[in-house]
Amino acid sequence: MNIKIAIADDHQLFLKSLSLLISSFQGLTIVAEAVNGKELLEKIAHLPMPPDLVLLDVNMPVMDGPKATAALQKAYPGIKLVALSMKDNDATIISMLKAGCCAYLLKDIHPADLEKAIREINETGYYHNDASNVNYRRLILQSEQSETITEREKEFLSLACSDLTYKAIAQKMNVSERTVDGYREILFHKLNVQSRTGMVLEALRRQLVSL
Amino acid sequence: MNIKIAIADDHQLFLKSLSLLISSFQGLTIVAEAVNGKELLEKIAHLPMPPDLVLLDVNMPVMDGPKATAALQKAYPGIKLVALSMKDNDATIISMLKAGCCAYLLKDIHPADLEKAIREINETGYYHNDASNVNYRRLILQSEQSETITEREKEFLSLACSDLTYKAIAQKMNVSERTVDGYREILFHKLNVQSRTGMVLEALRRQLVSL
DNA sequence: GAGCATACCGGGAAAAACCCCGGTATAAGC
DNA sequence: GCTTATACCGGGGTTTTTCCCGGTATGCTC
Repeated sequence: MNIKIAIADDHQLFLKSLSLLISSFQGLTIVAEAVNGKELLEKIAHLPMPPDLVLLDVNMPVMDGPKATAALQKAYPGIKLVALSMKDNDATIISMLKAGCCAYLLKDIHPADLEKAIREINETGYYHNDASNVNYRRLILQSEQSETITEREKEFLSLACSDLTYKAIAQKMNVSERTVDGYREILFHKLNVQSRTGMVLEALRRQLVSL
Repeated sequence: MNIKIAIADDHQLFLKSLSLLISSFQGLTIVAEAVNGKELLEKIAHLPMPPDLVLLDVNMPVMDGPKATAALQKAYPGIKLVALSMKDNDATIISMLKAGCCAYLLKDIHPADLEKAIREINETGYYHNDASNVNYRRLILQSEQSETITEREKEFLSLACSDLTYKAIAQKMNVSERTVDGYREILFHKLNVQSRTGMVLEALRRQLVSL
């Protein structure tokens, strides 16, 4: 019985290449390819049978990794979800694991290890790369005590990562200057910084925004 | 006559996948794979014949894209060098083109386009993706007139990428506040920004500082 | 020694950022 | 009905940043 696999990655070249690579492994079949979460959900919906396992990139346009993970988890609880990312920073890993991924693989994994990981996840439901295993508990703990950032705050954060003044940001967000002042205050506290520059840098480090 | 291709990319999974994909194209052969520039140079040196074309990732450890490009350009002037990156920001593209690349491809290129691009570059020595073509001249112009940044300015820039006030930076650099004000002024002009936040972001984009 | 680049410095003023005080309205959950 | 959370707002203040004016000293090149 072949293991049915779906892949989502916004880089077409990587998507097609990886698809070819996985197809070359005995007993692994690619049943869907997508360049974002939305397309993935649509393609899976049109399949006669859902895949056994989904490889998901974290950073995608339209519907990113965590959102796609959550949607898939809800629609097809049986599918094993595997995050596949270049980034090994804590925040990214946490967001995917919290959303319901059962494993987190890095893109610099060796093809042979990927094959091994896919088979292991398909059978047991989880995979432990020796190195990452150790840190999982710490990550979960950290995520529980870490502050949450609301949508509106994220919006402010994106706008703050620019040459715009708070006044201009207030106009763009259609709120008073006092209100963005409030966002600033609360984010300074949540990110543990004391200047806009520090806030921008911390937001970049936590990948709440990108360059 | 097969086109001999070498690839360098620090993500093993991508490297092997892409290698497989390219090998599947008629008349294209992979003669070397490497996870960084240094390894690539070593592997090429051991080949009976150098490759016709090299696909180079921009961001790699040990020896990055621009450095590898320059080294290859010097050692094997006949090889066509092609940058392959996820980033489409000006600074990255400029650094690769200046180092001697004849084309810059993005990783979200479609496999069929990649094949077309490889064949075209191998024959003509260049490739013009319609979209990017338009901007090349602007980029070259921009790079030629781009300002140089002195050591002291770089030092200031690093310190400015923090929660420190200019006053604190002045103390750390052992100069008066007025002096750091001067650095700020000149860097605002050189980076074409009008706030400290903008300066920090631009410095990160140009990789003058890192997170 | 003239011209130029680099590094450095003083003072003043306007704008932006930062930091408090206070408040309302709405929706979700017990 | 009460708490909790989110989104929003007004007015006051200080500090920092930003943007001007001006200047000196050193070293390098032609």
